[in-house]
Amino acid sequence: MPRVTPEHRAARREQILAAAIGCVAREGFHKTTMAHVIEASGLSAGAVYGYFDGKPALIRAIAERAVGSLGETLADIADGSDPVTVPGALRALLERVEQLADETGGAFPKVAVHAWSEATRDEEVAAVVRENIDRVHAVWVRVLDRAVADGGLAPGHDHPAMARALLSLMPGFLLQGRIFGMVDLETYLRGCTELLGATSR
Amino acid sequence: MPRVTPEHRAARREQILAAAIGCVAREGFHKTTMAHVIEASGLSAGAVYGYFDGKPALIRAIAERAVGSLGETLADIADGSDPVTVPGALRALLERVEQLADETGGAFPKVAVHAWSEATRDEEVAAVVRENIDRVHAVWVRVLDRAVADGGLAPGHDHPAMARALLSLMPGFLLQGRIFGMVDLETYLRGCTELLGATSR
Amino acid sequence: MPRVTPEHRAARREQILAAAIGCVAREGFHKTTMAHVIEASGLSAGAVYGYFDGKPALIRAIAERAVGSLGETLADIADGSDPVTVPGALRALLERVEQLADETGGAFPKVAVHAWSEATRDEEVAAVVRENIDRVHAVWVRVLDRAVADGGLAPGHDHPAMARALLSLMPGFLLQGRIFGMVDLETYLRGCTELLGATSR
Amino acid sequence: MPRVTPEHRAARREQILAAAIGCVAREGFHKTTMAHVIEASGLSAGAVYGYFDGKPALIRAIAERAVGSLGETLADIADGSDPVTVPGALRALLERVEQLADETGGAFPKVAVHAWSEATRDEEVAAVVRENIDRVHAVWVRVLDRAVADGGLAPGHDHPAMARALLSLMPGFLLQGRIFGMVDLETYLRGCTELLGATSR
DNA sequence: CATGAATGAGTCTTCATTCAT
DNA sequence: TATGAATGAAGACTCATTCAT
Repeated sequence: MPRVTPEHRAARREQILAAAIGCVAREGFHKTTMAHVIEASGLSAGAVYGYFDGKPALIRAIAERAVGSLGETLADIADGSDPVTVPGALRALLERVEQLADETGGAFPKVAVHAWSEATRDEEVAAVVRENIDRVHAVWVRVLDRAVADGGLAPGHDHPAMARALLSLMPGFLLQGRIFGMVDLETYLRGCTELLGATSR
Repeated sequence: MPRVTPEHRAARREQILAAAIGCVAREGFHKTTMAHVIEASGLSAGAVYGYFDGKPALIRAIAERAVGSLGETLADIADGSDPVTVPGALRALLERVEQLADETGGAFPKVAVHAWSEATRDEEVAAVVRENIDRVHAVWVRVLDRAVADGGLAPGHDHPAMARALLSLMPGFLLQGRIFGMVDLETYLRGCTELLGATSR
Repeated sequence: MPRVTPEHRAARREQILAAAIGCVAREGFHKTTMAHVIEASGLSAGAVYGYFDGKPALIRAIAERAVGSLGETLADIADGSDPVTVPGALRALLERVEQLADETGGAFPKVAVHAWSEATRDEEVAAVVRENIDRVHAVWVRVLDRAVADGGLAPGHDHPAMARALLSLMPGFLLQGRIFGMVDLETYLRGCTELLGATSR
Repeated sequence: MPRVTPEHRAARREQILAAAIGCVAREGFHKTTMAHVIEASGLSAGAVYGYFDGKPALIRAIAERAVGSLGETLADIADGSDPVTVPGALRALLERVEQLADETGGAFPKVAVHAWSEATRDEEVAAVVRENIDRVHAVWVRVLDRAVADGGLAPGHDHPAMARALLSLMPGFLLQGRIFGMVDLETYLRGCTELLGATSR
């Protein structure tokens, strides 16, 4: 006989997760203490441990949230009915990045970078990040396939390899654009688009 | 009259730094303890603190080493006498990345990612990373200028913006190629080159 | 809804403080380690740090306790209804010193001396000691005023200056009587009384 | 065949001692590190250890110096040919205290207090302090004897007990006058003199 | 004798986690 | 379930002392 509804549990988890994401954005995974999270969540130590098995579990949940938020947007483009172009898909993806960053008060890009870093030492985090990259890679391949079908791209290319290069444009924007504030979205998109169109030996 | 030469001091610093880089590659900055570094360096606690003011100072030295190792290669290309092409410069840069990764037993890419992560919370590390990005960006702009002069690239583009996109290709390769082992250098370079040559609207 | 009452908190603080005073009496402020205090208090490191912010805070609390225990007795004499004499007031004060020393197993005089010593380097401890001296000085002035009013002392003296000399008799007894065991209370009081009564040019 | 003269050795010891006294005045015995002393002395670690057996030995030498500087002045008065009065002797003693304090840049009173504090835990320091107190006490007794002989003091008093009270006036002045700056020499002397002359029941 | 780099036990403090209430 | 006081192992850093040069 559960005294609390599943909705209540989910809301509590969300409350803790949101607080923890804020902390991690500020201090990184390993400089964020459980005491910080407990304080920020407004709950008690016991409560937090009632919803997450411990700090590693919390880290994994945060990492999952941070890197698992992107695939859908690109998938919508790749599978939508409008003609597909690479610059168009890139714009949609990076606008989503901007939106996520703004919605989380700037936390999302920082937590994503922390997740990459943590992936080098925690195999479970690595699996989460890897899975997300694979998903986005697959969608980029579909975007390229559609672009050929829609006539915006010449056929005969190695789409999986090209998708790797395209995939790089997102972390590159996260770092240069959102972490270091060196470039804004429109300039970055213009640079990407001009680069794609340039004939370069 | 010092009994130890400045060379000896430098060698000791290097010994500590190398040990610390190995530790950080394995565990990240904040899961690496000073005890780990001390153990790995083969020196005593006091000795390590004689060469570095404390953990933050050590972290900054590691970050500097990790991100400060790239600009020269690209600069050599941009300023050399051979005709400059974007794919050629990219190959040179990424081959240098591979070489650094191999020379450090795979530590370099991981430490670089940790440095990006740390840059979000330590302003001094941020300055180091930012400076390095700026330097590489400037070189990419020179590469693009030279490519136009050498006839390999149409004029009239926004080179600084394009350089931002080109800059993204390196961290993207670090993550997908060296951290996650999803793509090898040749495939990645082919993907990049095909993407650059493709006319894409 | 706190599970522990404020009384419980106060009792714990007292427990730690008492243990720490014992340690400091034996070893002084800076040869007393937090580990000593933790061991003597019977609590854990974390618990002690939950009640005191750190070693400096503990030192200040100890100093406050050690030097803040004297003023009341003398004030009672100065403001009581019985005729006031200087020797009487002095006896009351030094008997209180003896009582405090005995109650604390000899700790009080030693901790007081450590507090004077610490006052030369910690401005907060200095403030505590200074405040206590000022309080006792003020009471001595009142004692002298009352002694004149009660006819036991000739008028026309510089009471604040005399109070400085009277104030010296307490630390002098602490050192000679309680720290070094060179003189007992009755002998010391007799010496003081004879000195006061002597006409001395 | 000593390569250095005894004078050279003595000068070196003095150099170290003076540096150490400055350090101890600032930080107390146990917050003064050997590194501080080494730095302040301008010598090397090895040199300092060549002249003092270790920190405890240095502490004892400092304590000895700090508390062993007073007896002579008072002895000169007690044994001189001028008529002896208690206020006169007290003035001579406290003027000597002032002079020592000034000569040492204010270090002497602070180091003296640190020595009392240290005497509660180091039996060797205690012996040094005790011996000095005994010496000064003996001189005060002689002063009182002479004062009676010279007609300035009524006979029949318990001179050893009175000497205890008189002895207290010096540490009291050190604390109130020199450590806490609450009273100047002339005011303090006036207070002492008025107190001695007052008929007090 | 003098030097000062090196040592390593010891110090203060933190923090993930538990459990009595 | 919820609380938050308590735990104690582990962390960063210090410092008295030594000894090869």
